[in-house]
Amino acid sequence: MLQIYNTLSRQKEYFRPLHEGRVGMYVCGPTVYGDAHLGHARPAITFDLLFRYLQFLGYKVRYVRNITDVGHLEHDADEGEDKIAKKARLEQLEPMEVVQYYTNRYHHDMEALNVLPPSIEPHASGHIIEQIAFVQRILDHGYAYISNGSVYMDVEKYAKDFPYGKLSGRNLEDIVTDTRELDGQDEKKHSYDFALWKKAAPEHIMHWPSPWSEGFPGWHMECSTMGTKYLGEEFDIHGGGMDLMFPHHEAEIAQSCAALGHESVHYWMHNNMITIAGKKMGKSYNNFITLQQFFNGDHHLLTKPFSPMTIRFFILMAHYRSTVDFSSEALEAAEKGFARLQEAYTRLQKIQPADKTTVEIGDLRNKCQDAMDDDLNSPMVLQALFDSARAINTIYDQKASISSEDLDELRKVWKDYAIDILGLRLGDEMANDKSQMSNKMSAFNGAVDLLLDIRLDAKRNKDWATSDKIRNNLTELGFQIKDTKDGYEWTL
RNA sequence: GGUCGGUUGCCCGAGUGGUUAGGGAUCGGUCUGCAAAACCGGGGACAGCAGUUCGAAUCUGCUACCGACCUCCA
Repeated sequence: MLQIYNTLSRQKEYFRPLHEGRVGMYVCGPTVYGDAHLGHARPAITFDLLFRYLQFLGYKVRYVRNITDVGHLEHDADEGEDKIAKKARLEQLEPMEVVQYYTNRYHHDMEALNVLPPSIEPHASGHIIEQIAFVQRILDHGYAYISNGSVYMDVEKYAKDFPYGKLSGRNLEDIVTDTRELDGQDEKKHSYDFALWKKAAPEHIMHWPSPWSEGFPGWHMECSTMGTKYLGEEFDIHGGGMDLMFPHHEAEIAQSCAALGHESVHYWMHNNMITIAGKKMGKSYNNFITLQQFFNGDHHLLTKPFSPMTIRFFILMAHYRSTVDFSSEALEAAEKGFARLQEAYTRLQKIQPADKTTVEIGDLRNKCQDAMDDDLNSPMVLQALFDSARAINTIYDQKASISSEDLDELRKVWKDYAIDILGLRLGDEMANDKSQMSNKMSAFNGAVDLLLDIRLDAKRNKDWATSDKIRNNLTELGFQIKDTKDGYEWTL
């Protein structure tokens, strides 16, 4: 049975959905004012893994991942400028052009990583009315106050009735003493009060009418609003990066409790950070490498380009609650490991069954399931698959055999866990879609086969010069030639 | 300063109180015209100190170092 680590209780808990057979999950998506970097891939892949596994288990899952396209201020002050508005000003674009541009690019990158699209991808800007209503509810319940056209959460009042800080393990006293003095906070009662609605400064481009002022919703409002709109006042899972735990998720809890009188989320899940030289990779450190840069190798820390599947594999090699330290060296190791897995999968499709199984194929399916049930332990799943790869290679080398039933089961486990759950594209699309292969492609394949047939003849005649010339020249062109017992294999 | 987490072999990274993680690299062997791939095998580890225990990398305490959050951040 699936166990997931709940940040609220700081331990693994058995997952029991609110409604039999159905799961609602909400994950904090990107703020679309720049290209997605490796750090963005982590939650996307982590919760994609969860999404896929829940579906595999038979749940009907509604997965909501938002697009933040309004409301994140650069500074916590009146003069603060919206990130998207700033980008729009700098690039002389409509804010919505910026939003659309980076949203498209985000989708493109996610597709490359084989991250499934969520069920609903709501935009903050498309839910202003709902957010205003949400703020109004908090006001009605007395947990917020209006100041100079802005609405602020009255954290002190709230903390008297609800445990503020329970998610991140803070108490109000700590926050009082530790919050820095920032400018432009005069209109707040306390520095730890946070904005629910912000009055727009005259030069602010993005603003909407509200009962309180022409302005925009506070930073944390969209998730509370859209989560409950699409998943209900209570739902199962809320995910996001650890760096969002405080203040973002803490504020979400406070908003929900203040508006609804109870919490919304049952299981809070947080993925850890990707580090680079031990430091968190992030916008604020300006040490990030975008996914596009990985894909085309265009960064001084990268020795070469890395395929999206190498990136996905690299992230899955570590458990989602551990930090992962990026380095080009680590990625190269991941690339080779992934190639090994791919190779085994390709061979698995070619294996011919025999009368009986003479190799230990073990309880692969159980191992994979146990690993996934244990808080999505993808490294353990991969370990099991690698063990299985060894067995597959042995069979492929005809040093062992496998029965028809065992082979079917083995193929099914790989399909279920490697392809469907881990979401690895193991590159058999060509083999499976022969019918859809273009004429050009099949002509090309035929030409390469022809060359290697000639080489095979040369080898039989012990004409090593011709044989090596063909192989070396093809290798130079990027082909990988492997001799087999009585033939050859090639890949590009 | 507060809260939380980490420290595993050459590198990346799992893990359980007693039994091989896995991947990469490396070394040796098998196979091969050579190569590649594959297979077999080897070496190499749990930050330090103290404690609990028959037994601890795994539990407890202390120390050192690193990091995250406390401001936007995935």
